[in-house]
Amino acid sequence: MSDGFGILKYYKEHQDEASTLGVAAVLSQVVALKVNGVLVDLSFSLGPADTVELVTLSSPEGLDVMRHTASHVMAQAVLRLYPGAKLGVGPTIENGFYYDILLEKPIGDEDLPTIESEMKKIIEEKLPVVREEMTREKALEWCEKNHQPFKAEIIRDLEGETFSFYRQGEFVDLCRGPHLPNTRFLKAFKLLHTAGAYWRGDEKNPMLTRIYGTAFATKEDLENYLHLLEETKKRDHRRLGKELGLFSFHEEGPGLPFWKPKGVVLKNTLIEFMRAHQRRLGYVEVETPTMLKDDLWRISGHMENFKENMFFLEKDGENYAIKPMNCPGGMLLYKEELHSYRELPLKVAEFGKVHRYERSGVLQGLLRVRGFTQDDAHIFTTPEGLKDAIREIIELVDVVYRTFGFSYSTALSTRPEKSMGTDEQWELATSSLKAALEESGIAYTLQEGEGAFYGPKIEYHLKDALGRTHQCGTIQLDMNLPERFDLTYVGEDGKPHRVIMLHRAILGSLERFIAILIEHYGGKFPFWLAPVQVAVLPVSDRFVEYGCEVKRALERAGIRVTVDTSSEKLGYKIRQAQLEQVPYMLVVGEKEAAEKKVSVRHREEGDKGSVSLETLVEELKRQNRFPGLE
RNA sequence: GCCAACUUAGCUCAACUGGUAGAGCAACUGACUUGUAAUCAGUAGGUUGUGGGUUCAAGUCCCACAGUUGGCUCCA
Repeated sequence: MSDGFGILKYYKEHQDEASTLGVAAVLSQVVALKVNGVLVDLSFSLGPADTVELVTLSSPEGLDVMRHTASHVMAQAVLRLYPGAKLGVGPTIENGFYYDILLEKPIGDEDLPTIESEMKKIIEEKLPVVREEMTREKALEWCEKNHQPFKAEIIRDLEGETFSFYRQGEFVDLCRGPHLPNTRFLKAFKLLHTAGAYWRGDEKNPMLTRIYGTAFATKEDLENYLHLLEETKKRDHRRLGKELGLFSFHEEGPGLPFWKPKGVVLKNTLIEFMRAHQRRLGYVEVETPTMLKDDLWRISGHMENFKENMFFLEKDGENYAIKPMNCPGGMLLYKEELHSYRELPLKVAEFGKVHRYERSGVLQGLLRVRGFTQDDAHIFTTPEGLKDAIREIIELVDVVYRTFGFSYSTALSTRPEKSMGTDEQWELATSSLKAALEESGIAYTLQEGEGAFYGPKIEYHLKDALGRTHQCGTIQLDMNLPERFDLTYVGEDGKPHRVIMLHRAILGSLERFIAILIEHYGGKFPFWLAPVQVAVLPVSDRFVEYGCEVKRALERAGIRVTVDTSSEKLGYKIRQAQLEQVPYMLVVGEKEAAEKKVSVRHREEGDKGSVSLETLVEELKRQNRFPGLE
């Protein structure tokens, strides 16, 4: 290295490690360089004026370099095992890497161990990874000679006249790099699963086999990651939904969930929670029909733009469509009567059940279904009232998400190239959304040109306890439907004006939101939301009667409670209630019955001693109130 | 829809290269009357997702259908 600066800087940052581990140990962690801010191989030749940073395995960039090399090693192993394989692309992704490969004979997950052991051999061989450059002509020649048509396609689509290739042993791959110095640097990796993937994501193209894998700097990191995957699996809402008796699916209704009594409690409690918040803000609530004649969907534009996702039926020669959205029905209601500017903003909520055809392959538990309930609302406002109307929604979303302990990020999407409406309309719409966000003190990212053709929108991405993000809430300004349905209000001047309409959903799809909640809480719902809040556990048959008395007292206070009347021992009853994640267990026996008391056990805090029934009822009533309403 | 895999008792899963389906939990019955995460014993439960085929013989092999799972633009 011609420049000592980077090394100095590195040592300054890693002084402690260097003294305890020794110089070699620290240097051996270096896998790449960053020269003038650009990531390059260790073999990069430096100039005198270059600023150099060392990239180690412990940095995100270093890990990325390693995963990239891992994908090459995997491709090499596949080529050794299955000669004639054609390589697609092999990028790194958030938690690992993949490679898309066209194989003469398809392989499955059971072939992964074979590939893994071949990869281990390649690592043992300690093959140096060498960068080579080729001209366009040479590169295409190489593709031809090595029967790599996909690589040739990539080169043809790329700009520039020289292309870098990386060689390790007999394996060469077109790649931007950088890579590990040699294959031995790859320490902890695992192949996870295979899947089909269209070449360049286009279903008109051939289907390649995608092999997913991951790699980490140390064995421990890899173990931790695999452990996290296990944990995630345990929290899977499909598994917990079955175990906790919340919902089910049947062959007869793909993508159409059946809600069981406990699941209905969850769903209804969420709806009541939203209602309570909306009522405070002066919302009204409506219900529009599940199916309406297709004339309506022609006016709304859905027949033009959403037909592929709709279900239809025919009766008496009339065509009906099952609603995929609630808005067109809401438009008819608005149009029924004249509206004065004095009654705006008009906030109309609908917990509407909608159905959308989703391709069979994309259905996924409650996360992707064909029938779901939205916490929808349409807000009709004057231009003057727009900003405040938006701000009110932003604040409501904040309260709702914080109730569940979700952190979230927001994005504002602005006018796309293809759009309707005038410049003035878009200007008012976009600046109102911006101003509302800023006044609320909410940070947001700008997605230029990502808005809908009919208006700009705010999207919410919430982050769950496992660090995954989900898109749920959205606030959309719609200039299209008021136009199509000719929605107006009577202004101060006595003349009709075009009304401004906002769509807004906070939970989005209740089904999806519940799936997220189940995984977020791992089935341990907060008290106010738990399907069963209290389990009364008589110590023996003799105290069942008193147990039932306790149950009735709690029921009268609006608490969801069960009594375990089985003739099992107390330990067994506790276990059952714990497995069901019931927040409170009330043990009742001789002492309790005599003194009108209960012994309280909390699902996480354990035995909390005994209190009088009266005190407990008051306490639980307090805990049962909807959060965020004070 | 496409690629791959899976579908066995209510649930979770067994059954070697084809030889006639088994366990735990749950349910039911009985005994025990229980004090903070599983009391004991017994009983019952299956046209192996559906339909077809190969075979002396199919849970196992082949085909079709259904459902489920992992994926299907994070561009060398």
